[in-house]
Amino acid sequence: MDVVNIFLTSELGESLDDFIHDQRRFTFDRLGPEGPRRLVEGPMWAFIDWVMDDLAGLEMCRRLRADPRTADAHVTMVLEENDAEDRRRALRAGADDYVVGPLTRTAVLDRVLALQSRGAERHATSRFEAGALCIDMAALQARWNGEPIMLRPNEFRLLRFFAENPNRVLTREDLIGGLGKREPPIDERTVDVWIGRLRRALKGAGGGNPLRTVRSMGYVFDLN
Amino acid sequence: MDVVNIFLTSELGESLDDFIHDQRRFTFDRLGPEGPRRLVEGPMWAFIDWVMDDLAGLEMCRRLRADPRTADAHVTMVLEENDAEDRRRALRAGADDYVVGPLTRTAVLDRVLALQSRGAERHATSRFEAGALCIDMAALQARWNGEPIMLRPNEFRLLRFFAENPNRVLTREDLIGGLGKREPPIDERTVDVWIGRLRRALKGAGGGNPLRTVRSMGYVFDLN
DNA sequence: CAGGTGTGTGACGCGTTCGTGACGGGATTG
DNA sequence: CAATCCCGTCACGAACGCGTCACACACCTG
Repeated sequence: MDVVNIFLTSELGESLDDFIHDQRRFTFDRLGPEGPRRLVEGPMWAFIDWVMDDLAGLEMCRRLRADPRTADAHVTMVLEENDAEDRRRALRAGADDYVVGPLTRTAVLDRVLALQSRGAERHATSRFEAGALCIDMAALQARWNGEPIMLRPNEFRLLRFFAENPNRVLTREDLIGGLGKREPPIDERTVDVWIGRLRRALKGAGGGNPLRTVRSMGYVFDLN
Repeated sequence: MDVVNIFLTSELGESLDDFIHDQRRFTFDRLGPEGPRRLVEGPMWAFIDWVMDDLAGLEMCRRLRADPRTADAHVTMVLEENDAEDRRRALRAGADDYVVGPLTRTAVLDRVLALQSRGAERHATSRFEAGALCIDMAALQARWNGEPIMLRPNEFRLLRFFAENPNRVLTREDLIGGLGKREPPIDERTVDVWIGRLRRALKGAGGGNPLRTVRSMGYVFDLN
């Protein structure tokens, strides 16, 4: 398992020393005004306090997004209350997710593990690039050499999941799970149709065919 | 002559006490994180520092614009240098004008008096451009290739909100909130009608259709 | 080559979502 | 106070997305 970087802003960081330091799996650091720095290679998860009547939380979120070293972090805003306006502003500032706080240390860990297992369903301003392919999470649009690719929602989710797990055989079960379709149970053969439709959409936009079939196993998103 | 409210952010406000307090003509106040408040009735002029590597100035500008009590203020961004990108971002955040600082106190007064004497030219530089589309905040008018687009107030607000948040999916909830219609609760389907009316207005003016539907998600203002 | 397994894809149908004309009430204007 | 404008809601038809099926084809094995 990858080592995971978890960053916390001041209030959550107060109890930072209470966290269980399992060095094989987690590193912890405070998010301070001096800006973020990633301790080790690996996914980065940031929890940022929403501070009432002070936009420091939003500001911190924007800075994470603006810094290329941390732009890919998964940012969770910790809101004080479940206010629609606050949620909106948090997501607009580039947060991937929000949760109503305060969070205990176990809640933070639980959340990271849950997000990890889900493959971190992100829906904010992050942008993923892989060669000629560019996936804009905010606009929910993919581009090939800058040319927009018309994708239906399911095709976009599929492509995104592939892009998040490149060079790795994904079984039909993986794909069904990765797209969050457990109920009602989906026929595995349906995945074949998803693939076909995605391939057609990519070809129609002049894109190549990065999706390779691995017979009796699944599919691979070939990068490089 | 009306009494004039002048607001300054921290750096300029440092020397606030040195300003000549002519109570018949001016009131002064700092723009603080607690948000703006208008001291007396009358035109309001705000000078907001652009802070390098920190978007607090833009955020302040957006808050002024978002608050109905101060949405009509004349906002001047005080830039550190004459950078095109900064100018663009300032105007996009809702600024009416910009000037390269730092400003002395007499410069601020001179500028207010000058702007006042020009009267109608308020908001002169308040325009947002996106390709062929040009939105004039002051005249509440949008143009396509210079050709005026007849928009009703609600349509203009909608277009403006889209232009402020290009290339990202805006949910119907976002749009309702962005247009400040919280009470009474608006049926989300109403947004569809807004979109339809705005699209028709844009097409009628020869404009393209920059509004893309993202099924089951919302709408995107596609820029480029 | 025959038999078996696995994959690609056109077609179909159902449920969801969207676009829009129509209507009515409230605000605005003259 | 009448005329006009603006806008929120409704309802209906159209468009769309997607899961499934069926069949053709590809690949492997002996």
